[in-house]
Amino acid sequence: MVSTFAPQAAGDLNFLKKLNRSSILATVRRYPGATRADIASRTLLTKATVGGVVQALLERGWLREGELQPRGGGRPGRALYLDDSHHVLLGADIGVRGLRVVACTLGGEVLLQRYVTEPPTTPEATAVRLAAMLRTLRDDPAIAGRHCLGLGVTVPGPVSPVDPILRLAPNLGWVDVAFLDVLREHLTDLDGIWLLDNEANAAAFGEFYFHDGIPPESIVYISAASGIGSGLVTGDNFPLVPRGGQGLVGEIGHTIVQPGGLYCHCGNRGCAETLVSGWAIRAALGIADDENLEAAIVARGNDAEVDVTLRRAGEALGILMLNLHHTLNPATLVLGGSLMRLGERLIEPALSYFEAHQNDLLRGTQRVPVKVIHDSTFTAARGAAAQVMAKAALEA
Amino acid sequence: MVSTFAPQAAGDLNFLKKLNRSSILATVRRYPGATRADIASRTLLTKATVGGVVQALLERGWLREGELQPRGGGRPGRALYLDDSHHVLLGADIGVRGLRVVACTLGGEVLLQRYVTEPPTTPEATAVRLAAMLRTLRDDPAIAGRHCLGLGVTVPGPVSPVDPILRLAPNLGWVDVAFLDVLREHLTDLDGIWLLDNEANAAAFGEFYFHDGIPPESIVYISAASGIGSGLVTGDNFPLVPRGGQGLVGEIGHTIVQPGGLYCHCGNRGCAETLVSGWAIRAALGIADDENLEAAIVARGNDAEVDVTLRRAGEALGILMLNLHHTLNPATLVLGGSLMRLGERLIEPALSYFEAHQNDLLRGTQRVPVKVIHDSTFTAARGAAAQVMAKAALEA
DNA sequence: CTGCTTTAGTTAATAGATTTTACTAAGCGA
DNA sequence: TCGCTTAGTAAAATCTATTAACTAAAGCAG
Repeated sequence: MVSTFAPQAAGDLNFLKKLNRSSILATVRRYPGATRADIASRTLLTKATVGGVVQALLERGWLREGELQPRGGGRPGRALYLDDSHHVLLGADIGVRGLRVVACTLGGEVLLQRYVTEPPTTPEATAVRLAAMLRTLRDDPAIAGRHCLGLGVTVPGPVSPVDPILRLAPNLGWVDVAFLDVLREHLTDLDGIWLLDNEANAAAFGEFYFHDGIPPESIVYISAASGIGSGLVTGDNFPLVPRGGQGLVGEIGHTIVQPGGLYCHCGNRGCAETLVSGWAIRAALGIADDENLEAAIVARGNDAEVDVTLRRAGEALGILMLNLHHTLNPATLVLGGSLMRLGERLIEPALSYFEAHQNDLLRGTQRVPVKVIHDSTFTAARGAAAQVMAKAALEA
Repeated sequence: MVSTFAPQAAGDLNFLKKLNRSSILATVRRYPGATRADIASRTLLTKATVGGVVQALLERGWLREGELQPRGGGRPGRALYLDDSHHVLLGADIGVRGLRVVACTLGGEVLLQRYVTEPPTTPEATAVRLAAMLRTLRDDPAIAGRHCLGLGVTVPGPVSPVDPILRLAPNLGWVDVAFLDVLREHLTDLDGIWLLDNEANAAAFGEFYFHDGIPPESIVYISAASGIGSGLVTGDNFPLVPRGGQGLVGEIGHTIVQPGGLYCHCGNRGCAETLVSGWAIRAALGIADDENLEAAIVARGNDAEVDVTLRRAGEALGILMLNLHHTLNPATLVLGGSLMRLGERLIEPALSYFEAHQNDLLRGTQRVPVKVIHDSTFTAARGAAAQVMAKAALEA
């Protein structure tokens, strides 16, 4: 399990301070308007410690004070909020069908967003295009005076757990690309933290980190688009993203769901992606790569062939959800990715399959809630921004 | 991801000390004979800090000094080893076909072991039997003078991530059993740490914790016995065992591998357990529950039906391995459980299926090593003992 | 209005852990 | 024997959190 921190030394006093700072920030993020006393009781730190850290965070523009919060009887406490006015986080998402960038606040509010449709090209050309988009964003008057904490970039494929290198993105045609290095050549004047991660990991991180209220014990985000992948996040006040030995955690598109089934581009047979993925649905329905999938399907109306294809894909998605339930057992499942735009004909079979089977193992237990993000255009990019913030919180 | 520690407060100085103590112990465990200077350079702590902690561990009987280690030129350092003479760790494994207990040293060496075959019975009766076995063990002259650090118990089913409660063990017929409470009534005079965990989790923990040399980034242990489950462990010098929202992490026996396949006792169809598990093989070959599976199969010789059944089961196991590779992506896979005793007719198809398909996603990457434990009778019990040690290291 | 009680937050002193610095110990080679 | 190098220890310094004492602010009773 690769943690987001783990710099060099683990046991120095500085590490302790980082931990407590992250913990205090997490509390304010989850309970906006919390007072110093609230934080102290939640984190189990003393009033004095909390007071000191909060003071420092106020001075650095990470927190701001709000109104007085009357508490029964005694002196009211001062509400604390994340300061959404001094900093900005940048996130970028390199998708198979386009590029997306966002600028957001410490609270996860998206200030600016931009999306261009573009077929896959070389890392070089993509970097040029992305650099231009990011410059436009950063120079926008809406975020002009803000201090940029850094940039997170997501890609549709596994990233090495040790270096920021994209190992493979079949739908992009990229292999072993150190994309941040390429990008930096075209974006020399953007400093702060630079991160590269898999798209589903980043999305999962964002859903967890910017969760309203107390987040669940763990979240799995399933990204169903041209390919299919998932990301897992857990951790109390410091979210961890397991990546595994080679960065393949969550590459569920290539789990075998139908032994002896159709051939997958990975060479195996019966991978989940042969049943639920943009390319599988296109192949089944004869929709060309340069056509818009959603539009093409809408155009076909209530065609029975479409119905069957989407229902089958949905059921395969339900199987994937069930298998994740029995392998990673997240406390919450989130469904996202462009396929969600295909609507209920795909989603309903997935949900009902999962609903019908999830509880057969532990009868009577609480159900696993499923959240569907119907438009997840900027989810991954925002998640990448969240990762930047988590990392910056340790350093600042 | 539930960590093994996480007591109440996270950010006090005491926590730091625990972390460093664990880190230093982990270094000695991995590099027997390391000197204080070696430890300092590996843990990035200073000589002074290491010296102090080592001193304390020597006094408490956790470490012992060995011979001088000449280092090029300068003064030789003093070798350090885990002290195997003062403490003892107890581990117990409640299996579907019997009870196993072990007593082992801080280094993971098994001092005593005991195994009784016994069909499933009630928690109460099992506790009585197990308590007697543990008392026999503890009173054995071989470990008489030692201080017992505690007891770890494993069970064949998911354990709640928050309380030491066995949620469900279908092959035992147990539901929601707080087994430690039951056991304590019959074993009142054994103090120290008491732990309850799933059998595969404990086995995985043990393989990781007592690993010779530097352990891999992560380990998944697949336990193939009456049922089939898996355990995952990761973490640098402090191993973490993810359990998920409900303790179902690694319940891979109920992942769907063959949609529309045979009915499983869990109510779903095509679960992995319908293909690779003691009960599935018995059902396919008509072997009764009270017969010894291995003996019955040996008795049938080279029967073609047996061959086909074992080959099919092996291939399903290979699929499970591949799916775990693409979901948890462990750096090492360990195969254990009583089914391993059925030999190559089962194991070979699994390994070759996995070998043939694992690298199709990231071509040219290092392969994932697979370790087969042919006799894993005491693996889980020893793993439970390892968990006791890890916990005790934080407290002592 | 005053005084009492309660809760919030700050400040100074204390305790505990690591690091820094200086020093001693011990081996090797010229 | 001297010089060099590495190992380990001891005392002082530094940093962090806690403890304890105190101030601040509100509600309530009289």
